[in-house]
Amino acid sequence: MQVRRRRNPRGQGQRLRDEIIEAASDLLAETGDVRRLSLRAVARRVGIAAPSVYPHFRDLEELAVAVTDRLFPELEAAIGAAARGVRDPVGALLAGCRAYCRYALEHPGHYRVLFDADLGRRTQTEAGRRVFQRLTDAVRACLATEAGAGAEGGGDTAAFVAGLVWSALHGLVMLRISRAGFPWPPLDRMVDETVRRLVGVEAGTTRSARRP
Amino acid sequence: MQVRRRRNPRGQGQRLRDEIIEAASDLLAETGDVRRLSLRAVARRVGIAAPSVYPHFRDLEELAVAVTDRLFPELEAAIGAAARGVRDPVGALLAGCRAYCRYALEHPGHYRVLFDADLGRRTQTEAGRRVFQRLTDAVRACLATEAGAGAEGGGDTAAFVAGLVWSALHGLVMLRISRAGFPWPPLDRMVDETVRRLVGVEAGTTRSARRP
DNA sequence: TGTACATCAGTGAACGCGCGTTCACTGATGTAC
DNA sequence: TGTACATCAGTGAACGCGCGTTCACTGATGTAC
Repeated sequence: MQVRRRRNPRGQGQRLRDEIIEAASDLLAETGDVRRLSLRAVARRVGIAAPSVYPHFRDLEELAVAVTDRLFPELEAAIGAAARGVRDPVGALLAGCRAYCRYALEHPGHYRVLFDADLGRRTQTEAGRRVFQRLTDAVRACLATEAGAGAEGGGDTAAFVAGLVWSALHGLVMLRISRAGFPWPPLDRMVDETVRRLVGVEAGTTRSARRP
Repeated sequence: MQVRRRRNPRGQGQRLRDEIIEAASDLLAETGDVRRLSLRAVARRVGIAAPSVYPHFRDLEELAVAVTDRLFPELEAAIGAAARGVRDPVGALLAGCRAYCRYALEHPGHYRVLFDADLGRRTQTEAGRRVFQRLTDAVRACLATEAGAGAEGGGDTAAFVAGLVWSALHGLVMLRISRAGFPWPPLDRMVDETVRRLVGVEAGTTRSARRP
């Protein structure tokens, strides 16, 4: 029994659309599961009648896509912001990886939605590719400067190593999300060690030199 | 409209119990999601009326636990069988890790169920701990023999590295499950490289020496 | 300036569906006498 | 050997619930004249 909502003025139907996306996003953050998103629950949270969703979204899937279309850019932005000021390649890579994991653990529901098996082949593949490309570039920069250690060089080595890194980070956060009770070591320590070992750069050379 | 099933003889109610677990297991293998398991769907698959489940399981959760209680030992067995004949520590570790990942990708639904966030704090924690302990031991054996490379030694280093390895393997398989369309390199190659780099053992020293 | 009307955001009742759970029951199997 | 009866595996109808979707509607806002 909601108080009847104040109608939006003409031509402002967009506002309700945004409110619906926001509500669906909140619900997905709580459940982390697109398949448990319900149109009626969304409507309830917005404070509207269930059929009022239809003028804005043809069905639940379209709504879910609208939500997830906002999520990947969010993740991208979080990574970008963390790595932006860092000049040394290893520091930049580590900063980006830490930011990736921090985002995932601060928004576990959204992160799980992003990597939902059923949504895998949707628009996100595009944004996902972009994130992967950036990671590959960051890895390549490390392999180029620190030519020693385990870096063999070569054309697609960076892409291969980036695949290892992404997989490992994904597991790091997913396992922490599903096994929250386990006595995990500090996140950043696990991230740093994982990335350093996988990429083959020594510890101590980093020091995260930020611009003035 | 099933043909009415032939009743089990007296004292053989256990048989139906097993059939129910089997059906639930199949359904979970398909969806990979405990929350989408439905009592009526299970009953339908077994070919019984929905209420016939109650004498055997108090509710869906008890049934789900009965299923997952069988899964972790399966995974354990797969790992054990793969590593059993291998004498050299690195070969044993790699064989176990490969088996772990192979099991996950051959039973993606079951694997996802095992690591379901909501079931995390149930009986599986026990079996999970056992698997983790074995992994830690395998890692320790590698660090002990191959004292060179990146192995710093120390008391809980093995547990820490084992945590890195498990996380990385988990991500490796989860990402492959949810991004099946991505052009992944061969699984074993990614597993080997990930484990070798995380543990700090060189490639080429392995050769997987099996017993005669 | 006033009024009739079109537009458009949103409603409320109703539908059929699958679900978990309850209840009284059925009917084959085994056992006591 | 025969019969009455207890046991027990499983049934079928019914319930209330939340769901997605449909339909005809309401009523405020803006516009044409």
